[in-house]
Amino acid sequence: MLAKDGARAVSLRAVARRAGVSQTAPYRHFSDKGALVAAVAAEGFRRLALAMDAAARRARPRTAAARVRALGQGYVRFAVANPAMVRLMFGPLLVQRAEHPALDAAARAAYAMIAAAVAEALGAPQGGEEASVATIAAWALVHGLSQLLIDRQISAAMCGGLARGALIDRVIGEFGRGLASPKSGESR
Amino acid sequence: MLAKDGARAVSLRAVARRAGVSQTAPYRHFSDKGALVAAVAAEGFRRLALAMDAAARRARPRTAAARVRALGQGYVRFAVANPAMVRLMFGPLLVQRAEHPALDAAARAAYAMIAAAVAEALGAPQGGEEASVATIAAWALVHGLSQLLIDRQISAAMCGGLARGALIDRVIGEFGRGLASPKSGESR
DNA sequence: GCCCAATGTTGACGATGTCAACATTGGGCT
DNA sequence: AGCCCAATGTTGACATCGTCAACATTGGGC
Repeated sequence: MLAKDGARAVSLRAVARRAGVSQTAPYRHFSDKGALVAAVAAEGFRRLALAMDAAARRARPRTAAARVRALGQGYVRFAVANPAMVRLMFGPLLVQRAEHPALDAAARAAYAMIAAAVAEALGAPQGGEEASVATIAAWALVHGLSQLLIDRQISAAMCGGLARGALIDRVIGEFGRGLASPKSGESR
Repeated sequence: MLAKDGARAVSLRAVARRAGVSQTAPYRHFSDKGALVAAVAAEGFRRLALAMDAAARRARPRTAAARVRALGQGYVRFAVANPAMVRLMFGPLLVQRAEHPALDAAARAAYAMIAAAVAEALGAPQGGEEASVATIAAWALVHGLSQLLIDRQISAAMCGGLARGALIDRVIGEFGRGLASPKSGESR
């Protein structure tokens, strides 16, 4: 339902109809519409982590920085392939993420993948200030790019004729340059 | 209403009540709830552009790269200061941004500020491939950081004890390093 | 001073999230 | 085997929402 008609069309009643039960039956399984959404979003974070991992494996990265880039590409490609899901995961239907432990755990797991890879690429201890900043920067970059692509904020005119896939690679490469330690960088 | 109770609480009827008119009076001025939201979002983009500009002026940047960083800081600080507005501007209540010309124009104007500054910092022609990629990367970084901060996705544990303001500066500095031309970079 | 366009109102329809009260049913205990 | 409770589902209702159609008001230009 999410993929076909967007998050807007996901109503508790519609879900119930689709399941062939009465409109209030979902309340036996979820305390709230928010709880249902949180459960779906948690599944989304699990799939996101899987997609990132698969992308990193497929790329067979030879350096830690290359692994970070592969993870980022997996992130953005997942977002572009599942726009409604990602919108749900970060959207306003989730009032309080902390209220739903399963959601929170799934989101943290996805974050941890990026954090570990960035720390290794940097050779800095995970949890330290330097690694934390770099991790958040990496996450912000791929997250922002995903959101902009999903929301169609990036018109064709803005991206100098680049195809979407190429744009993703180039933007991520932009950051990878900064990643390759304080010294000079491998160009791509 | 946006700032106090969030975008969720903005209903056409509530707006009408607040204005002291009947519930359908807004339809004399906006064809749709979407049109009202688009008008508010357009105002939001105008304020965002103003906030970025003010930040860039206040910083008195001496290099073009410093100006880009100041714009980015203005972007993120505006988002953190006006979370509901920013959520509205990029949220799902806006079905088709292109349908509302005023909104589109305001959003493009904000984008143009970043594009011009990045192109100058790079010494590359605006609209060219290199400048386009760098602009989108810069935008994605500040946009992503804004969204993550707004949605409280960044827990205290993730940012190595840095205060919010310091985190913003450091993350933007991370990108600025890549900006300072293919050669080495000024450190902050 | 009239008239029309702008603006506002009333009443209604279908949809939604949610609640309270009631019904069904299947598996574990005696 | 037979009972009973917990899980699950249903009916009906309420307030709210976006939206529409039909009707009322009103103030400024001819």
